[in-house]
Amino acid sequence: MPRAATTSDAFNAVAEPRRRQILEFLASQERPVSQIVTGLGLGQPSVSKHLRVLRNVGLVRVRRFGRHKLYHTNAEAIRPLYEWTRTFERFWAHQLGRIKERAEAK
Amino acid sequence: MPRAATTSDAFNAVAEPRRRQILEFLASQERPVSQIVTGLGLGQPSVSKHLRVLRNVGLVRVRRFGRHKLYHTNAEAIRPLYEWTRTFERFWAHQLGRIKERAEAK
DNA sequence: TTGACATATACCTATATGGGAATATAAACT
DNA sequence: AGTTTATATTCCCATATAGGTATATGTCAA
Repeated sequence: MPRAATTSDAFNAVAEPRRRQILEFLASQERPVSQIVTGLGLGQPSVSKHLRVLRNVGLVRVRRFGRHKLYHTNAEAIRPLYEWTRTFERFWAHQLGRIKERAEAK
Repeated sequence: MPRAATTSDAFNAVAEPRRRQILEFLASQERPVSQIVTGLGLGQPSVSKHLRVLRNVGLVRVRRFGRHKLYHTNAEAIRPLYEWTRTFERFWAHQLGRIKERAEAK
């Protein structure tokens, strides 16, 4: 069995560093593809393909604007990842506690 | 160019659902491999391989205990993912705000 | 040493990937 | 209609997967 598709969920989509960059770039503002290309220094087809993956899992939204397509990050779709990582918060808090204890014991 | 290795970073390692399950399972307690196998209903070699990936990116720690090896989640290694997702918090907060506004406008 | 138990590795296969070049679609302008 | 601009898709390829079966390594016990 091969790896799950990048489009299978947000976790897989976000594993690719360029896609994370794109999400960051599109978080505060909607932007046309060309601006992503020049802004991040990637190839245009490459960007289009990444956007397709991100669209498939709902991480970005698009709307037409003249001949441009304006993409922007749908932050809501990142939330499940946040919630999942957050369930471990109390554990790293405990670990910090233990580190503290050890430091103080010396 | 193929996809980045699962061992290239925590983002890639965590993309696999079984590995997330394992991390959850090992968060509160260290456990031997056999307990992961029976607890999650996976094949033993499969579990060993997943653990190898997780070990490679520092998401789990191991220690010998007799003939067993006790694995446990290293929550600290999940923290970068948390921090990354958290940078989008203010955006989904805004989106919720907009939804509220629309609802109130009706 | 031999045997039982616990974990790791090797071997197999189908499949999805990311990037680049070339091309296709689509819209706007004249 | 034809041309320019913006984005999407196709075609190419090398490569790393996940799972299963079989086997290897490692550790304790008698």
